[in-house]
Amino acid sequence: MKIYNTLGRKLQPFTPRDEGKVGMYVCGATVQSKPHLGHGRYAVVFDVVRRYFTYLGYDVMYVRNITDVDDKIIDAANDAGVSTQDIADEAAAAFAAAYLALGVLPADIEPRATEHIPQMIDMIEMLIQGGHAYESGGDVYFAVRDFPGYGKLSGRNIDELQSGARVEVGDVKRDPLDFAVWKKAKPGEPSWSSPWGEGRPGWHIECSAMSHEYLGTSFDIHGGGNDLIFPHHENEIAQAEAALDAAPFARFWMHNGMMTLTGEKMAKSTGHIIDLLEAVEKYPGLAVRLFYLRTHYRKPLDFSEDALADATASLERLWSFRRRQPGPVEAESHPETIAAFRAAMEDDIDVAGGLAALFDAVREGNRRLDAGESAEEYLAAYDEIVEVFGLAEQEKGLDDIAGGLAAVGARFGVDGISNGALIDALLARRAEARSNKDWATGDAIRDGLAELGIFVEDGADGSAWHRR
RNA sequence: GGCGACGUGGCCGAGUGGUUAGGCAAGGGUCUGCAAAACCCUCUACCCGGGUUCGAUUCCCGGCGUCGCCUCCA
Repeated sequence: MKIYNTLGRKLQPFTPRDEGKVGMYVCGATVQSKPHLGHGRYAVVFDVVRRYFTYLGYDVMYVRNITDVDDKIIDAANDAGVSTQDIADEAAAAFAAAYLALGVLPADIEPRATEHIPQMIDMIEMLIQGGHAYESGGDVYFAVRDFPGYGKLSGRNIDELQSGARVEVGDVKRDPLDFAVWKKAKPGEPSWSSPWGEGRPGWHIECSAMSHEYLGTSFDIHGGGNDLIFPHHENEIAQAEAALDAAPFARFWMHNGMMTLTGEKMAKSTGHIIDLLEAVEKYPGLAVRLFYLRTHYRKPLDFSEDALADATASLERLWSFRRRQPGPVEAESHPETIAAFRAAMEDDIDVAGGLAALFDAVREGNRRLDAGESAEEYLAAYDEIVEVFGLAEQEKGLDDIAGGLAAVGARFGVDGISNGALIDALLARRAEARSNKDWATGDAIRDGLAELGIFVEDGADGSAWHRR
């Protein structure tokens, strides 16, 4: 399996640190506000990476953090007159709902920054002891120039950065490039006790400390959006490698491309965004997932309503194939399909190529079913691939439309039963009408169900329904 | 200014030195009471200019264009 490693900027064969195991750390959200469409992308992209490693038989430890203390969370809390914890909890709940809708599996561990302050303080103390950081008026700064490898991830050199660095007011820093690993508390801010007084951690230290806590030194894969390469990931590396005196901090760095909107990057700071929860309300969550997955993870992805509608239709094509023969299949997966799927995935997670293999199998499977032949091995391949992509159709349940169903049932003289049994009875009623060429009644039943999102399709051996 | 990515058919979007990606949409057909789904057929592209090559969309050079990072950001 080849993965494009940002560290070194080239495709590299993936090998795990420990035989049979993969440790992954992905930078999750700063929970300051609701998620937008861009946040869904990293979640889905790395969910598929994780699923694929699991599929290959690795024992995967997947860690995705939550940043629940930072300047903007504090600002939001002050504006709303609530605690930072309230802001963080509310936003974290919105992210969790979005992940669920997108079919993103829960992380093995979802550490919060505020619950790992001691680990961060430990790391900062190691930095100070090693001469890599210094205290200055209650703040602690990392001394960038004293760390030789600085810039190796982002491809920058210190002198170029120097010329572009913002001029700092005052002289708390020894060097303009130095960045805070600990910030002295200001009045009204959440703070923790430390050897340097009350304060809070800098942004980057949490990921260095938490990834080390759960995955150890030189873990396998560190992921995140490519906008985090500099300075966040560069600083994570510097801190962790300096503190622990061990390199590399992470062995493979994977970065997903940004979502754009009318060609411009989607970012909450500019308000140039599409609300993620609104998107998964308007379209099936897994259609949004497929929309992300069609484009290679490192490329930019432009949002459009058309693209989402396109993905929705495309997903329907997949699902309608699987509905033709529901239930488990016994056969081995079609070998060529799996080979094509794997070849694509081994090439830096080429999901688009894997999808092509899937759609080829769907076409052939459909063709065989039309011809009255067995499509078992194609159905098996479908299940195998769809599991990795996380696109399997979920049972929706009928409880939320039970009232509507009962009303339709009453209209056609069916009562005393509900939900699935009611639909079956209605379809029996409809079959009876159709056998008498009473098309009006038949169509009325179909239309009544359609209004509730229950779509009826007539086949050679009876009618089937599904909820959309 | 520095670093980096990208420019493919109506749209989205893979990939490759010579042989059909795939999806959506569109048109024609089969099936069908209608509808839906499915299958078959059609639509054959690779920003521009040089170069290398028997042959380049695919490699090299130059140009044009778009975007990202360089400040918080997935």
